Formats: sequence, structure tokens, C-alpha cells
Amino acid sequence: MRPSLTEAEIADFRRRLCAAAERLFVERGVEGVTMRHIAERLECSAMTPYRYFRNKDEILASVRAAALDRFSDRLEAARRTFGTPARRGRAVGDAYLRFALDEPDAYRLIFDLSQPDEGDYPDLARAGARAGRTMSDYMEDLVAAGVMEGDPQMLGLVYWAATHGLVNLFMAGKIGGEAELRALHKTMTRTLSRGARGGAERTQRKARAS
Amino acid sequence: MRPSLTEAEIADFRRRLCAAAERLFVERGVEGVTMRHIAERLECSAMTPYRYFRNKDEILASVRAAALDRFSDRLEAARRTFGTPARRGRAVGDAYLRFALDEPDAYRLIFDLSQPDEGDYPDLARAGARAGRTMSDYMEDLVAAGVMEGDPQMLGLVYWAATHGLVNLFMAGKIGGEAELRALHKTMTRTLSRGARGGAERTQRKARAS
DNA sequence: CAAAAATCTTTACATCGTAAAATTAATCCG
DNA sequence: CGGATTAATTTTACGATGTAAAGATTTTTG
Repeated sequence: MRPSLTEAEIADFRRRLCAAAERLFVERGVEGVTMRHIAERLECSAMTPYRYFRNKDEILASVRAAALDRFSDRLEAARRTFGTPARRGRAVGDAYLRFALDEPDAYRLIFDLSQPDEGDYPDLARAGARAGRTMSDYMEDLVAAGVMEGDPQMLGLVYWAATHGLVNLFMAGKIGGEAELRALHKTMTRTLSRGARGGAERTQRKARAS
Repeated sequence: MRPSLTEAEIADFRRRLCAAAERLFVERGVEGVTMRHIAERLECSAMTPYRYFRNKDEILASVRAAALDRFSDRLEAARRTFGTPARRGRAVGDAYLRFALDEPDAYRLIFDLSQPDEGDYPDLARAGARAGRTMSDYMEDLVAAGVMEGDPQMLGLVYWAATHGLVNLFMAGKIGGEAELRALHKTMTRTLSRGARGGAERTQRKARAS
């Protein structure tokens, strides 16, 4: 009988398919990535992808997971920077922004392709969790170094949320140019860390008083 | 000849159509709001809506603009609260969160129905601009009262972005419950205003030194 | 009552995701 | 070599979607 597909063949096809889907996303936007267009790029019929993915959503989840992993790679690389914890912290924040700025397609892909039911796609869940962990690890560094005070995970969420919101506003054209965005982000970072440190000081003062 | 539709008739039909679209969004989610379903609710043919709206996108833009206006109403009502500027400030922040919490459908509607090309829909643009202005006005209050320092519009953007990000994370189930969300938001608000005030103090110190 | 014109409905088309059936291709066994 | 077997792929088909074009309906006016 005809030989079944090798694990490697499957992996290879999946990779090529995801790459095609991503190029389509970049070239034609979200609604340009359709089964039939993907198949066209791969020079196969519209149904062939269904031997490699359950459905379109699984494809999108896979593409998104890959992008999220590239994102996490960048953040983690920044975290391995030499220098004081505070400097490393700044490096991670910068890395976030730099990723959004010089790979805007990947960034948009991560957030535009999101769907309500992430739970059904383990790869995506893993990638999402990893990115989240990277952000809170980064905060943990700062807390350990006494630069910030509070629950690192919480601080990570807030910082991440604020940065993402800023990038969103930038991409929607609500913020002038890259320079303004960078300035805003820097101010925000300073503000957040000063605010958090202020909190620590007050906590100390309170402790001393009692 | 047959009489043309009154301005009032048109407005009425538009209102009913938007209401139907919104109910569909709430009951069946984004992808449940289709031309044919809307028409069914209105007991007319699938093509009738096209006498009142250019296309589906214009309908979505209209629904979204209405929701945005309700949102702005709430924020502006909070801004009219009695008390110190700081108290009013907190009231607006709380109003934002309260809106997201007790009208989650309206909140999701505002952000889920967003599309790349808002420029083609003046109503939506106006509603969006109004909401943005409300946020920066709120910040202006705080700056005028000396609670914060910096460009109000910038502060508004950051605060709005961070709050929105927080709500997003909450709705994605990344934050435990409402209590946790409220706590996070409160911490964030405190952190941001302390940070901003810290910035002001430092600026003063700097000014005195030179 | 016929003409005119505005509203509304019907029909039709391209596109979408994908289920089911039909086809092709590659291996094994006699 | 030549079916038989079975995995991979393609073809065909279906129901939905947004909406263009054509047809039907309704109401006012001469």
C-alpha cells in the first residue's frame, strides 16, 4: 500500500503551509488568508491542508503560536543582557517595543489572529503562557533588585497591558511617529517603576512607624 | 409617486436595525450578526437594510459609535462628580472599569467590532474622538490639581491603554475574578499617579538645583 | 385609471469553510 | 508482472455570506 507520511514530511508541509499563510497575512491582510489562497501558494488543492490541520482555526493558531515564540525569543534574549537588573529590565521593555516596531506584521499577526477559544489549541496556549511568563520573569528581576515592589505577575500584566495599548494606539495612527511612541514608552516605564518604588518606600515608612 | 421616506422614518429604521444587530451580537457573538439574521429580526428581506446603510461595515460602525457614546456618557457623568479633582479623577477611572464590568457586551462590542478603516465612517470617528477627549480631559483635571504632571493627552493614552489591557486580560480569563481586577486597577491607578507626582517632584528639585 | 417613481423582494453570483465521493499513487503479495 | 490494498489527494457539492441587478409592489399625482 501507499506509504504513510513521515513525521518529517508532515512537519515540513505544516511549516511551509504556515509560512504561506503568514505571507498572505502580510500581503493581503487577515481576510486575504483563505484556504483556497493558501492552497494556491502551496500548489495543491484546497482540501489538501485538511490532512495536516483539523481546520482553518488550527492553522491560524499555529501561525500565531510561531509568531509568539519569536516574540518570546526576543524578550528572553534581551533578558540575558549584561548589566544591572534595572538595565536588563529596560532592555526587555525596549525589546518589546522594538519587536512591535520592526516586525509590525508579526506583532499584528499575534494580536489580530486571536480568537475567543484558545483553549482548543495546546501549541498556542503554550506559546501564550511562555510569553506571559517571560513578562512576569522580567518583573521578578526588577522586584528582586528592589527597583519595583509588588506582585511581579501583576506588575507584568499591567506593564504588558499598558505597552500593548500604546502600540495599539500607535498602529491606529493615534500617536504621531516612532519617536513619540518611544518617548511615551520611556516615560511610562519610568513612571511605572518610580511609582512602584514609591510604593516600596511608603511601605517601609509605614512599617517603621508601627 | 410613492412618497419618499421621512427623515424620521429613516432614523427610526436605522435605530431598530442597530438594536437588532446589537442583540444579535450579544446573543450569538460577532459572527452571528449577518445581514440575513438582522433582516429576519426586522421581518424584512435581506436587501432592505441597503436602503438605510451603505453596507454591513457601515452598520457595524454605527452600532459601535452608539456604544462608544454610551461609554463616553458614563465617563462624563463620573467627571461631574462632586469632590476634589483627585476624587473626580478616581470616579472616572472607576466608571471606566464599572462600564466594562457591568456592560461587558457593550464593552466587547466597542472593541471587537473595530475595523482597520475607521476613516470612512464619520459617526464612528466622532464617537471615538469624543471618548478619547473624555479620557484626556480627565487627565487634565488631575494635572491642573497637581496630582499628576505631564502631557494630559499622553497620560490619558497610557492610562487608557493600561486599563483597556487589564480589562482585556480579565475578559480572556487571565485574571481571577472581578475583585482581583478591581484590586489590580486600583493599584495601577495609585502607581501611575504616584509615579507621575514623583516625576513632578523630581522636576521641581531639578529646577531648584539649576 | 394610467404613469411615475420610490421602496422592497427575488434572483443571482462570487467567495468562504469544509463534508463526502471519486480519483490517483505507491506498496505488498501471489 | 498484476491485481489488491490503502494512504494521499482532488473533485464535486453544500450551505452561508455580502451584495449587485432585475423584477415586483406600493403609493402619489395628472
